[in-house]
Amino acid sequence: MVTSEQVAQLAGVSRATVSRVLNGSPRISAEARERVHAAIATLGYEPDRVAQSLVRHRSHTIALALPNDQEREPGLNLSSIGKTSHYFYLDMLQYIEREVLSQGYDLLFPSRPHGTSPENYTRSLQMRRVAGTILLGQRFHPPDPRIQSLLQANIPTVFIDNLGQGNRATSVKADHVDSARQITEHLLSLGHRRIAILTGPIIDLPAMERLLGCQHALARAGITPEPGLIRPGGWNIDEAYATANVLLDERRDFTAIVAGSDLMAFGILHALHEHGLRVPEDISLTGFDDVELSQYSNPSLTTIRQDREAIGRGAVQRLIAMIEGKEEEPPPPLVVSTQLVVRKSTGPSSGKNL
Amino acid sequence: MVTSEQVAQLAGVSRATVSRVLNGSPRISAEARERVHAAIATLGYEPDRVAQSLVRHRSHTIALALPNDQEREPGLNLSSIGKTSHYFYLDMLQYIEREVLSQGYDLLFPSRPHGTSPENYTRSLQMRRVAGTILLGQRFHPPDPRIQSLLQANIPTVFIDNLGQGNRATSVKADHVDSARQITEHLLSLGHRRIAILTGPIIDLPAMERLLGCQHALARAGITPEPGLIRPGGWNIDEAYATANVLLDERRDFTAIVAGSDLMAFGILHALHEHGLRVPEDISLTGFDDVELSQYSNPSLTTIRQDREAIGRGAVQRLIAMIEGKEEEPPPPLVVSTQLVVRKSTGPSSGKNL
DNA sequence: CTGAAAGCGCTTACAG
DNA sequence: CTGAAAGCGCTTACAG
Repeated sequence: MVTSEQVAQLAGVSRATVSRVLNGSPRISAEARERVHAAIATLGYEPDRVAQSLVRHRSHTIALALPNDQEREPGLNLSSIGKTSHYFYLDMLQYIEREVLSQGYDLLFPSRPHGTSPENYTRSLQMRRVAGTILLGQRFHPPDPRIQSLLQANIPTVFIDNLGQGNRATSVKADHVDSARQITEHLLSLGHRRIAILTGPIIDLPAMERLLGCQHALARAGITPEPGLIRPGGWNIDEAYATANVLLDERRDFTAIVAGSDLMAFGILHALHEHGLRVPEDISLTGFDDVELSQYSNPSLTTIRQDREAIGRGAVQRLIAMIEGKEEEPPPPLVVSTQLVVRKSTGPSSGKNL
Repeated sequence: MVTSEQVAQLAGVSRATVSRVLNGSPRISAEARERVHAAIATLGYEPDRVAQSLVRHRSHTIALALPNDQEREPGLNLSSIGKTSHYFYLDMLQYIEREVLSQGYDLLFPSRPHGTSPENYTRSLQMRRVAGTILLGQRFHPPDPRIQSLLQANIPTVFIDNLGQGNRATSVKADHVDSARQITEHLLSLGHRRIAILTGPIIDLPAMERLLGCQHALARAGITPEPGLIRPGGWNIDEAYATANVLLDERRDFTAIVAGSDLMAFGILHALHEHGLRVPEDISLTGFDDVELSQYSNPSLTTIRQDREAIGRGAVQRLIAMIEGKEEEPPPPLVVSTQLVVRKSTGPSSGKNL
């Protein structure tokens, strides 16, 4: 392995000078700089990241934590994001990764040794010299003690799709409230008046905000939403399928369904097919997120496009600003606007019950 | 931060003894062991991973590299896995992560500084003291110079869905050949004789092996596959959609389509719908992989289930065996068997052209 | 502008 | 069985 010592020898300088050249110290003679760079090039030297982390007390590593079914597996990792409910976040992951790497940081999924006490969780991140943390997804509720511990330790943190506050914390998310307003007004403009709303778990921020947006839009149109048409459920496709079946067996006095996400919409679409209902002739259906698949369902899905790239990159940029910046205040939260995408799953209301 | 020095003081021993207790050295008195453990517990000590990595010349970190469209972005990262073509690998990622973490390792997506020369790529992994590497996906062809460099550096490596050889390398994949045999024989048993095959890029191992399996099964049934019915294309849903449109506009002398993956099947299904063809009444359609969505398409998809968990965990276990083991030989390649899942997208052949 | 020296927090021969 | 010392590869006051 090539070390800075060897570079120093070849360049005829000390290790300190090599280090200064590498770290862009201002007070270096042009000549020394050149010789060091030449030596680096001929030897193919790259600084040892581990040694750097040890002495700098900070690595160039950003940890990613993800929501998780705490009952079954109390970690913060990918385990639950692999489920259909989280395809959207997996899509976003690529933008996060790309931005992290392009800024010269590594992206880490940290393991959690020694049980899962909140202090242990934070300590394990500190022992990895993690520069900052991104918490992706909705399952981090304020009372989560691990998150509390993280915030108290002043590790720079960005929440995506959740509210996060702290001296070194901020958040990034889509404008879910407004997105729900858009999709509801689209249905209203098609003449729909009785609209069923199958939301995700209302404890999750995006589900709650979307429900709020729907209700705002309905209220503005002078419609009082009927409680029996609002059905909260899981984000998973199979849960949405089950909820839709229950609803359809119970009542049919509605002409449109607002699903809590695209994946939920796919499950609902399957239930509608099985009940012999045609979309959009008999009933209109909408999603949220605009996953790539939504333009290939049959019929293609009217939905809301979230700007994954703006959210993912914005989160990373804010995190690195906190890591490298000297400002006292964390950056303000970022709320990214959304866009209605009209496809073939919505049409004029027949005005009649199913 | 709590250091081993503080533990040593509280326990009334030296740092060396603390280290020996932690690393399970055999020659330690029971008394010292107890005192050290007590001190660790009261102080909440956890060893500094970075310092450990520096002195051990190896971290507890496993790097994950993914295929990538080399033309556009010559890295080995998530960027392309976020596309629909790779939902299957994203699903597998969770099992890889879970096994890595449960073994006490971290999972790393390493950044690639200083351009992308093969030597630089390997060097950057070495500078992170990476313990081993998992290469996930089909886009690593033997000539890839980065992979060559990696293998020469003797960094333990496991290839998933690709052939990898080396002193410290092995591979894990599903039995694609046999899976294609199963799905083809299923169609043959339904009376289909003229079967179109829309494969992924044949340069990718799974696509090639699946095509091979189809041809074997057809040959055994005495059917000579017609070249014009074999259409290689991209893994992406939109590419499969386009390929299907071209095929359907050109000819219709077939009664079934074998798609190269579930996602490709979704694109093809959309094209069939648009052409007014019913599945499975007019035409049968099959996929590969059994992504969760495939039971919710309309109709639900007959496909091949790959055991993501066996593949993901098997890869990690083999990698760690190479990292920690003293054997000279790398573990033999693992080929995981697959299972036919019959749903509603396949039915008896009408025997007639479309 | 530059070098010698101390130090980051561990582990591991070496002695005893 | 255990401690003192050296060393992993870097960075950074400190002096000059």
